[in-house]
Amino acid sequence: MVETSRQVECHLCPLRKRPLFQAVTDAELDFIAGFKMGELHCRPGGAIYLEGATSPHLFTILSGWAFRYKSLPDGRRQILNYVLPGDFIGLQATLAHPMEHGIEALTDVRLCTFSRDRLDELFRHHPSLARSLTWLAAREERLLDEQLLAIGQRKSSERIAFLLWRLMRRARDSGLIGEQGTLLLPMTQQHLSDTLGMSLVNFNKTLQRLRKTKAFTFADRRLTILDETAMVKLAAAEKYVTDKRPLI
Amino acid sequence: MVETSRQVECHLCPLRKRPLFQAVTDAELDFIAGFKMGELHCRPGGAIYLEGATSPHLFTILSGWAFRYKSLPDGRRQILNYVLPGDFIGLQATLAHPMEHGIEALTDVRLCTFSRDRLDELFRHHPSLARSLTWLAAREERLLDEQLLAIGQRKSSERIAFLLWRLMRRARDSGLIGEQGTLLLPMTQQHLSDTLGMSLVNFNKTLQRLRKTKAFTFADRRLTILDETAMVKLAAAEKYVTDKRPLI
DNA sequence: CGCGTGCTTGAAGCGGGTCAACAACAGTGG
DNA sequence: CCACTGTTGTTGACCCGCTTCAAGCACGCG
Repeated sequence: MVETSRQVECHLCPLRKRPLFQAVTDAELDFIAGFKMGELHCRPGGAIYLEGATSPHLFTILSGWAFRYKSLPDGRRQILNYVLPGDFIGLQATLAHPMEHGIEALTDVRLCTFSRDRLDELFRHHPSLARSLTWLAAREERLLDEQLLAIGQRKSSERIAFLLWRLMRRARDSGLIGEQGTLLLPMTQQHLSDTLGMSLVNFNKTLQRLRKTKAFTFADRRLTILDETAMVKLAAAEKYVTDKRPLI
Repeated sequence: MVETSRQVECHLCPLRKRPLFQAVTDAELDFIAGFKMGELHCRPGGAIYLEGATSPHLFTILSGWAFRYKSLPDGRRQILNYVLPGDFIGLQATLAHPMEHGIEALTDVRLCTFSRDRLDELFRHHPSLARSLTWLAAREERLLDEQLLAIGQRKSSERIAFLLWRLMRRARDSGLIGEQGTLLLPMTQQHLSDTLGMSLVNFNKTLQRLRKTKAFTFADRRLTILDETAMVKLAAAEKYVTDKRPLI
């Protein structure tokens, strides 16, 4: 990870313009701008957090993709969730305790860094931001609940359809989708199968079967949803609405 | 669920005496006492939250066991986590949105109720409690991370050993263990297998095999860990430490 | 006594895991 | 320029683990 000079002024933050994010007051924005220490840059494959290590930083993803993971002593790895621009990470660890999960970059990732020490100040002087932090933690919890339901109860074809659908939704909400409604996914099938708790081989074979439904196309890492209703059905899921969320 | 008259005065809360929980200042305790609206009582099998419904309340479990779950449109159910005394629930939903998961009582459960409306006040005037709320949300996230790793990567015998071990740890930390180190688990094998994403039959058969290791005994819902080191090994896990946590 | 619930065990079949081989492609270095 | 190598995707073959179906047992309760 490389420290870079301060680049994006919070008041001009391109993320904040997106309709996905809630408006903040000027005072809050001023505080955030002061809270921000600088930026980091991380190359694909680089570690943003190391499992079991401590880090004095909190981050907001400015751009790029990463994933949270956790592994067993013998090396088996579970990808817990993907991290997209606007996501806030690092809340889980207090300074005393090491991270219980790792975060690894999938693409070039730019991160806003914040000091854990100044978190106190945020809670004391900016209750609405504190509330936003709690909101973000609760949101991550929701995502994990869903993932748990998927892995525990869905069969493999449903899991794959569910994952691709959710990735598309999140990416679209974050404004990452190109003109044709096509999403370029930065992860390999190995990543995806580690996310769903299934073997790479089974992932690929089940994917082939799913392709025949024509509900989506997914080749060369380019995902397009052709029929969202069919996709939701394949995933044994229900439609849901995206609501605005805080950005810190 | 039955509304009962105010019974436990927060200043005399029996939970708070437990070494598991962090100390609070008098001012904080006063606020909590005012924040508390009353108590509810829930019989075994009763719904504390209904999946997809809204509720104006937040709760802290005073006594008893419950579980969080989420289900698929066709009825398959995943138990996400168990809820023990001292756990704070309900943060996930804002008033606008329905609960995405349900919570059901396993035993008689006594709950302290709080009004969601007054959450603002908590964030504005008691930053340390706000911080505690965030801490609790992050803790739930950690538990879910672990559960996800277990279901996604562990094989069935490891999953069972892991679940029994973790339940014992949590119950011991909460002071629920009798003299002999024996824990009376209120859930059926069906619940346990729904937690681990495996069939009841496979759960039972794998359990039989595990019993032969003599690392624990588990009959009549009474669980005793005989050899914790062996248990941790069976679970493909690593020892970990329990730290003090906030109680609201 | 009869019924319901939860635990246990056997038998059968399939889903998914592991092993293995190959194709397509990008990057490297001689 | 091209052989060499590593990564990613794809497919076939085999077999074990898990799910499903089914039946029996123990227990508590009306």
